[in-house]
Amino acid sequence: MSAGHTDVTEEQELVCDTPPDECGVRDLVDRIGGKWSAYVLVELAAGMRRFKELQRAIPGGVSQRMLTLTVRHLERDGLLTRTVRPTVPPQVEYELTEMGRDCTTLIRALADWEVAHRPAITAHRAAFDAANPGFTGR
Amino acid sequence: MSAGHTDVTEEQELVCDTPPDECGVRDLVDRIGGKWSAYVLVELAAGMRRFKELQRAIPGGVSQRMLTLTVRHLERDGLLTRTVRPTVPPQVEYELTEMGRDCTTLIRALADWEVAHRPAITAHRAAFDAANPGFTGR
DNA sequence: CCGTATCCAACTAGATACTG
DNA sequence: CAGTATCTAGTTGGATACGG
Repeated sequence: MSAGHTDVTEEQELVCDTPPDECGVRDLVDRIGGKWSAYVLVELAAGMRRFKELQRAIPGGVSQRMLTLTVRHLERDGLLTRTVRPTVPPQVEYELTEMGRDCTTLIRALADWEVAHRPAITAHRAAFDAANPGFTGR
Repeated sequence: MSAGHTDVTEEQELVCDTPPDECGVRDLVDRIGGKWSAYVLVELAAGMRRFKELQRAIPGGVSQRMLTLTVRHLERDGLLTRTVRPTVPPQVEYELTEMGRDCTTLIRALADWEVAHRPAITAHRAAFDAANPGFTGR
């Protein structure tokens, strides 16, 4: 670089180019950044699911409590609907809303990106770890 | 599972429609799901930044520690480069890699989605809160 | 200026037990 | 089956102080 860009003066103004005070990033991460939210959305993208089905579909195994909190949170934000059917035993079905499907498409794009670039990322990590043997906070 | 819903047979197969064991969602969230990663990437999308510039650009104010951890993590994954210039006082510049720019585009799409739908989300929340006065875990 | 180290507060997540 | 409640462990994040 050096020679090329020379006097930096303003560069690109030091703001992220989505203008307003908030880029939406913070809220976005707060909303679907939970450990399970993305999984629930992606699973629900395949169709309506009952509570237990959701729980069993998520890799790693989510506890009842966390799944409850997650779906409630998503329901509150209008990303999915919760339908209680007065059968016995009780049955509760979760389904994405229009907005939820919309959002899930984007999440899926990110997930697909991750899968595609995983080899490259793994390689970078190995190189970094080799170059920084004593790096704490990995 | 007595009378009502009987044998469900297969429904939609109970798997998320990205076939493999992992949808990439978990790793993705682990990677850029941190409180600051997305912000750093978006800010860096506007161009090279020095440490202090990054810190001041991020709304809410990130501590030195967290910013250090975040950029190190992103550097390790190959999403940005860290260049130390032996000047005095020291100067360290961060810049997105090709892969980082790629990823940031998708994050930006999600952030833009959030901004566009924020009114709807807010409305849903208000309705939900009104309907569930005693909801703990908001 | 750019970090690292230490300590501490807050939040997140799991296990378990109990209710409708 | 589908939660709720409680308690606890682990992790994340912030403040501060200090070193290169």
